Amino acid sequence: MGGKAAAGVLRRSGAERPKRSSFVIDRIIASVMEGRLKPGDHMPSIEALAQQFAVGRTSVREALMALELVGIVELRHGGGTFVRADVSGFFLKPLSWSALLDQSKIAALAETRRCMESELAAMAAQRATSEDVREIERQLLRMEAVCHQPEEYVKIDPQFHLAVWRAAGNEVMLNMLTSILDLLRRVIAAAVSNAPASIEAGLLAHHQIFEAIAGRDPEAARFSMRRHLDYVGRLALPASPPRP
Amino acid sequence: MGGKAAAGVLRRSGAERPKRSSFVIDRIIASVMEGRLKPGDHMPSIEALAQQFAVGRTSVREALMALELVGIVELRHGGGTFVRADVSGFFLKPLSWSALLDQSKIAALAETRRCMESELAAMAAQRATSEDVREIERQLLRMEAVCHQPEEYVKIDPQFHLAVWRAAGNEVMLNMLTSILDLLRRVIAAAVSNAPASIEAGLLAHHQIFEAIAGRDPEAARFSMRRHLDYVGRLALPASPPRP
DNA sequence: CCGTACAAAGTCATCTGCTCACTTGAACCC
DNA sequence: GGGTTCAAGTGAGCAGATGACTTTGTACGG
Repeated sequence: MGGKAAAGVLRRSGAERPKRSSFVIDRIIASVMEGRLKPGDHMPSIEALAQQFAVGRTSVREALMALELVGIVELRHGGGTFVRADVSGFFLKPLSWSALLDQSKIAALAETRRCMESELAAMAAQRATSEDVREIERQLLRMEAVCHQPEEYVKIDPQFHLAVWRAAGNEVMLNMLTSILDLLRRVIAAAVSNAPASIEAGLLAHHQIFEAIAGRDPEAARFSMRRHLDYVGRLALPASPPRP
Repeated sequence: MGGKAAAGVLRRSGAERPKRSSFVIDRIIASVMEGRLKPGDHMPSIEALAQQFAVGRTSVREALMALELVGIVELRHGGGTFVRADVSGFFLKPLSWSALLDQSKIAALAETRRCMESELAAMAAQRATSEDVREIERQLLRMEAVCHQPEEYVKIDPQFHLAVWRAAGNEVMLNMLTSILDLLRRVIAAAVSNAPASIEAGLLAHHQIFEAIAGRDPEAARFSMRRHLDYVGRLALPASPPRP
């Protein structure tokens, strides 16, 4: 019984089994809420936190990794731990894991994108600043410039959409869509390579979307975005049975 | 194709630095995908996995905890590790850290919910099975039954929406919304307690939503759902400046 | 005086051995 | 047989050591 570890100091007879890391998570979140830790801050080292909370490094590490998974903190190898408070980025990795587990989710992901993005287009039409509109137009011009180079086009297309999302001014949806788009990238490339001619159609569609946003017409923006995505979706996924 | 892992742990020349736990996560997910591990299975002990993957227990443990957080596996203290029967969708373990959300992020989340849910209502109107419709109606009746008990009402209201989401048949959006709803729960409660009279209005709105879905009218479903959420949103968040 | 190269300190990443707490199942007693 | 007890198995957690990477401070050369 005489080990060196001080583990098990708390022995309660009753029902008490909240994991150590949960406790640490709560404390860290409390620190963020109370402003002791601000986004961007360099937080204390794992060692220091372990001492501060009177737990082992293991528990602190588990807590930090959980918080990193959800996007609240960032651990940099050798650099320290930083607060992100970027709750909008939660469940990005989980999403990609489960997508891996079930390829059939790709269709659902594409549909999710369609739903969110058409709404964002409408929101952008209402809220875009003139700066936002300029940025969207800039991407549109870039696309036109490379419309005969599929590889380049495929790179810039997402930039256009990204500009629209930003203009909508909802960071949560921006992050969700960004992660979804990451997962869909291969599908998008497939759509273009399946039908190179679709670039022209895409260009036209993007033009309509831009005009709608610049003209502050939410309904038109929603409609043209939805039609565009429906079109692209059909190209990439010939058959899409959303309900098994 | 076992790949029994060469012991070569030290690699200094290459730019090879993906985290050990990520590697383990990938391997475990692959095992599930290939059917070597089936839902409900009792997986090998941490020790055994560590040996199998030629990594330390630490890395295996981190991987398993991440997978548990996402709901892919379940760790039972003293009992072993199990593949969860329900790997169909990612889900964020109920997290108490939702408190971290500040007002502006709550607004963004609520807006996200509004966008997704109105689309889901339309999808539900198109795809709901008669079983789905019955379930929605059942929840509606339950709500009516408790419309004079705010505490009960607040519990059942989400059930109604959940039934609609399920009927829409998009698991990705279902899971996203479920996570968001967890974060928004307090807002919902606030809306009801701020304006108890809103229960009647809510009941009416839910009725309209149900009628639209049962009547296979996507546009009406979208519209009534959106109006309902706009209303609730205003109750909970008096002032909502979406663009800072 | 400024910028670069190098050294040192700080920190995360990971392995390892150990102890405690909990679960499970089988031996055991009534 | 039914309930109890006990031991093996396994996760939870701690602490020390080592490796790798980042940051920072300092000395050197221009």
